[in-house]
Amino acid sequence: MPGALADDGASAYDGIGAIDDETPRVGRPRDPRVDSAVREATLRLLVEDGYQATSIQAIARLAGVSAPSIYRRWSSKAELVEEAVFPTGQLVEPSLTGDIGSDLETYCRGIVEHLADPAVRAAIPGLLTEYQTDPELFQRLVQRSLTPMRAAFADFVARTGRQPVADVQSLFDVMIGALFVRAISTGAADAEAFASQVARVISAALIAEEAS
Amino acid sequence: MPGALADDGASAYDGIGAIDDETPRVGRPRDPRVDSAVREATLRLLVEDGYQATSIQAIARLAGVSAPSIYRRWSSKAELVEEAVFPTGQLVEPSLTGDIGSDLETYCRGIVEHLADPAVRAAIPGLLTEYQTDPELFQRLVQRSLTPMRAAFADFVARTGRQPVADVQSLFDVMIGALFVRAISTGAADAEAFASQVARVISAALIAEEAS
Amino acid sequence: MPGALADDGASAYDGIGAIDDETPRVGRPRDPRVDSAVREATLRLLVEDGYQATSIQAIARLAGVSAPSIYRRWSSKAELVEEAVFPTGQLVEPSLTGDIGSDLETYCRGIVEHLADPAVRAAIPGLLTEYQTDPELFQRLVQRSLTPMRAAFADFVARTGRQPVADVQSLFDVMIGALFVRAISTGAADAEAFASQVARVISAALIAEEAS
Amino acid sequence: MPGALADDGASAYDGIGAIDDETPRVGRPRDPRVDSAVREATLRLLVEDGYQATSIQAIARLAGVSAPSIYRRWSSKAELVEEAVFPTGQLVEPSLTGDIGSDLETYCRGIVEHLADPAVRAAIPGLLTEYQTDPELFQRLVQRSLTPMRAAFADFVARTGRQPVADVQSLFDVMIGALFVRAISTGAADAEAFASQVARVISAALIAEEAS
DNA sequence: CAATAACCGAGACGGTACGTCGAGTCTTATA
DNA sequence: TATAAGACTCGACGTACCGTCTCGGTTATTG
Repeated sequence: MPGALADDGASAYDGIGAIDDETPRVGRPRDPRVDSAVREATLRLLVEDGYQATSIQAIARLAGVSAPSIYRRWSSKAELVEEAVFPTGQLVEPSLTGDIGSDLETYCRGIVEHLADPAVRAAIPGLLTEYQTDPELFQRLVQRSLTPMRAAFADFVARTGRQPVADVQSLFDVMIGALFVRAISTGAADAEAFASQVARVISAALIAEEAS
Repeated sequence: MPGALADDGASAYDGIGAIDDETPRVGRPRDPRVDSAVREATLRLLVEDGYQATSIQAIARLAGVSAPSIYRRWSSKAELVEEAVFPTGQLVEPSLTGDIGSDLETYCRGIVEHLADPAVRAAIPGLLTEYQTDPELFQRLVQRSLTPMRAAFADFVARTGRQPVADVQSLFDVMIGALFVRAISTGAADAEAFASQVARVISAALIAEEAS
Repeated sequence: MPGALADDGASAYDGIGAIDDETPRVGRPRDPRVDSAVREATLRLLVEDGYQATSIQAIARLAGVSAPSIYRRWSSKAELVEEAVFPTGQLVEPSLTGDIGSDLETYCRGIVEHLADPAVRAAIPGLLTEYQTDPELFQRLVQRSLTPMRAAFADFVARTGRQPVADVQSLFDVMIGALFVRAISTGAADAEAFASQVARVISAALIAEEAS
Repeated sequence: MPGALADDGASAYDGIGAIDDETPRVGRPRDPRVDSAVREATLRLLVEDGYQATSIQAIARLAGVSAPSIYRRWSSKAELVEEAVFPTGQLVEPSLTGDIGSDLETYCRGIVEHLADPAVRAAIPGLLTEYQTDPELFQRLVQRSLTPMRAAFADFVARTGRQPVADVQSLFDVMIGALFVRAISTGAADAEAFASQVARVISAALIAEEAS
């Protein structure tokens, strides 16, 4: 049944029997090229000019699309950027293959690699700023991205049979926070080395079960 | 006597002991009430309306001050916010009083408390966004705030006589990153509890020196 | 028949008799109420507050219109004022009905009446000032207003069969200059009396052809 | 003693040996270099940049002087420009030397020469614009410059013994208006030729007295 | 096969913020 | 005690983006 949840989540988007994802069936259908052109323009502007300069009008200009066509699809810049930067289910999961230390290192590298992506780096502070106005947006993103990661990490720790010196949620927060800040501030430079350092710290916080 | 006059004029500018803090000594002096009113208005707007809505014009309106008076003092919103939020030398330092664990806990609490301040929380994502346009600003802040903290932490670790499982700089980054993200995302709620969890993780990364 | 549609579409743009007044046929059309409100506000402010105080922002306020809406239509205050004050082809022409003296008097009265209009009076010095920066604007107005008047006057003189004591162009300049300065400086007060005095002077400069 | 004050006031303007025209005798004396520097800067800016761009601040900058130093001496830009451009008593007077036609030509040339001076040309429309706000200024200038000219012209006409076809005041207005507009609009180019044309027109308006 | 309805681009709309500049006034140190 | 310098408030400048709207015109699906 644990898989059921994932299935449900999927079905919401493209599952069998999904009748109506709120798009109308009559009238001229939306041009899918508009969607992709906008997404591409958004990513490019984010990387090249930063979040602030990535205005809706600038995106429209670069994408060769009208502003209303964008507003028809996304209700705000935050929503558009979020969707462009975190498409869906880009889940990084830890896998227990043998040595806990190297497993964690692989895991941390995966996370930092994703966060250090130039578009992601550029988008995050901007999104955080927007969340001040619309906290709901933030909750949605957390729900969508962070919650499943959190569960997967907890599962990983449980399967190691180790005893964490802090509660698992906080340990996850430490790891994510460290990687997040590093990715945002320094980017991809030396990210791998830092990821392995973080992995060591997290490792050290997982004490081997007593023999007894 | 006529020469004396000229000498006086010169000595006013570069005489021995002249403080010369780049402020002009002639003309109407700046009204210090303007400075403080602007700073207060900035903090209030940051907390109430967020970084985006904290426009220079809105600050001017709230402070009862003209926009040019603000631009005369600060070259940009980023600079003004930075100065309002990180006044100067608000250094949190770790002290080795006895138990390393509780020392670290105190330290982490101090950091998270500062970062969880509503104005700081509101300012940081906005400043990070601006740094995309003007990276120099970021370096200045890091230099001013983070570098001394980093040194103090390294010193603290050295004095504990413990051996960190990761290099000290990375350990600092892990700690700061964890506290930073928590403060930004969740604020002051349960911050103390989280700080002690972080302290435990950092503690665990400091291995007691071999007896040998 | 399917091709016909496309042809129709094309003919709508460049068919025979297409008016093609350079206005775009796509996009939301301009609200004509904005144009007229701006023009009215401009005239009113010119009369009440003078040219200097007639700022674009003041016009926008009074017209209940945004400043960008004005800049969308007119590139500068000078252009807007010029259009508001000299709408188009308000030509005053002399007519040879019988007595040259009374014809000239009627003509001069017409000119001074137009120039003494409060809005015109208020606008002219302002426009002249702007022309120092942008001489092209001045040439355009001259071309538009003065050149046809000049031609009509020359024609009038020719038809009288009289011999002017000075060349016709200079005579026109004398007449216009006199009326212009009077209208600007004194306004409509006693303008009619002055017009007839000017007519006498111009009359006296037209010598009856020798009998021979 | 009571009369002393009033006497001082009067002597300031027209008393014999008037030492001191209302400037205070105590305190730091005004630097006369400021006056001349400001006047020169004003004329230069008028010619180079036009009336609009000749702001008090620009004059202060160019003259190497502070804005308050200017306001201390002149109450407004109009007053400063007026004084700089029409220093005092630059009276052009007609003289009856023999042939009325050539006398008038000399007279007209003198007037147009003065008005066509680049600084005068640049100043006049600006001053006229300011007069909309402050009509009093205009009257003062008229009183100071035009009234004596008007009287001198009337005297000239009287001495010719000719009978003008229009009243003398209007004739003066025609002449001045014609020369004024020409000087403002065209400047010095061909001014002499135009002056002689005007002289002819005015001549023609002066009919030789009947022999009877 | 016609009617319908949502789409498309273009561009105008009212608002608002931007950062700069000029107008005059006020305050301080200096002469 | 008046001057010179510079900060002061106020408001205009012209531009950009916001999110919405009104167009003319297109393209699918429905009746």
